[in-house]
Amino acid sequence: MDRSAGSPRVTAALEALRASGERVTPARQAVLRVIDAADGSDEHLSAEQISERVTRLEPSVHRATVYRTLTALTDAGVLSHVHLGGSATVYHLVAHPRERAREASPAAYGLGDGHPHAHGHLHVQCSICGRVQDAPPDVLDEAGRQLREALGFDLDTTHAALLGRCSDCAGAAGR
Amino acid sequence: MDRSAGSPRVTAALEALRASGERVTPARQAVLRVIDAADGSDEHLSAEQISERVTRLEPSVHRATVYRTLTALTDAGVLSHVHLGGSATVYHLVAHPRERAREASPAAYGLGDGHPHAHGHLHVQCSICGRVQDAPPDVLDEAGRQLREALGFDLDTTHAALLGRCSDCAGAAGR
DNA sequence: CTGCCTGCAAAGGATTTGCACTCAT
DNA sequence: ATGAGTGCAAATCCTTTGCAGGCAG
Repeated sequence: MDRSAGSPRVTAALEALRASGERVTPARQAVLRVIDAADGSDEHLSAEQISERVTRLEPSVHRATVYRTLTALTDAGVLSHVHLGGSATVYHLVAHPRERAREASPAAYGLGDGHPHAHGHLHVQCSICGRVQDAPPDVLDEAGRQLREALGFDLDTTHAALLGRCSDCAGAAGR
Repeated sequence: MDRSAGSPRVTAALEALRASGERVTPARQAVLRVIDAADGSDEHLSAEQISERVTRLEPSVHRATVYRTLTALTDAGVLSHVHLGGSATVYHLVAHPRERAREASPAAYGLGDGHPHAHGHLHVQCSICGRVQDAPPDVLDEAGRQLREALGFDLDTTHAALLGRCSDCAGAAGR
């Protein structure tokens, strides 16, 4: 009805969703709308925050649906999530919806996410103020190289945020 | 009574604890014992797992006490924890008990932990099997440098684990 | 002794799930 | 119409907290 909202990314995501065989519902549209808006303003929302905003946008959508939707959209490869150290998991649109999710490897440990090599961007989080910022994707290149050599470990640079202190907090509180 | 258990690290930790003005109780000893044993076998235990083993070792110790103990021991600088992406937080003994905790900066965001520059070791976690391994501490040196230059971000390399796939899983399941 | 630490139980917050119903296709 | 998706509520999981009693120092 109102695909006027204006974000080409949301539209693309909806198409990708439909292509994945998933249905396009108001709840899903609202979730995508909210995440897209946050992406635009460089915010990184947790499931709870998304649920909150979705409710504001579409009061009938239940919290549980948001959780289920986030999972569904992630499985469909439309969304991607990043684990923040110590706090929640945040979601954002995948840059190239074209990148379909692989058959989710069940991952015995419960950490599975079907995005072996998601090429999203890198995140760093301030442990003082909690702010999450994006970082140049090549920052971990060297680390990845070393880990591969030393341990044969294949580093996934986009799936977890690095912790530290942002410029503001490091300057202020930090010593 | 039985400090015979045999781990010099536990003994050292207990001393450091006492030096911190904290009391040495059976519950705390059991917690330290459990963590030390895990450290020895390169395991990384979550609060829940620790609680489980402590109960096995000292049935009277309550789960809540373990949580409180972990917090107390961390504040005392005897323990250190690492946030694993997506799953729990794991604890281990601090290498140099000498390194006392700073006055815990309350950290508005709830991520605070009073260990600005803990110089523990680096952890990497396999997102497939969940295994956590230690990595050379200098792996993130370059990344830290770049982040500081690019964003003025002060990277804390020891507080969160890096995600990826361990050699076993990368070779097997991985592509 | 005295107050820190503990056990117990109940509260909390976040995420999941069973079930019947609705709506996108 | 038909079953994927949804709303609701209850169930889990993990962690924290209030309180009264117990033990370390």
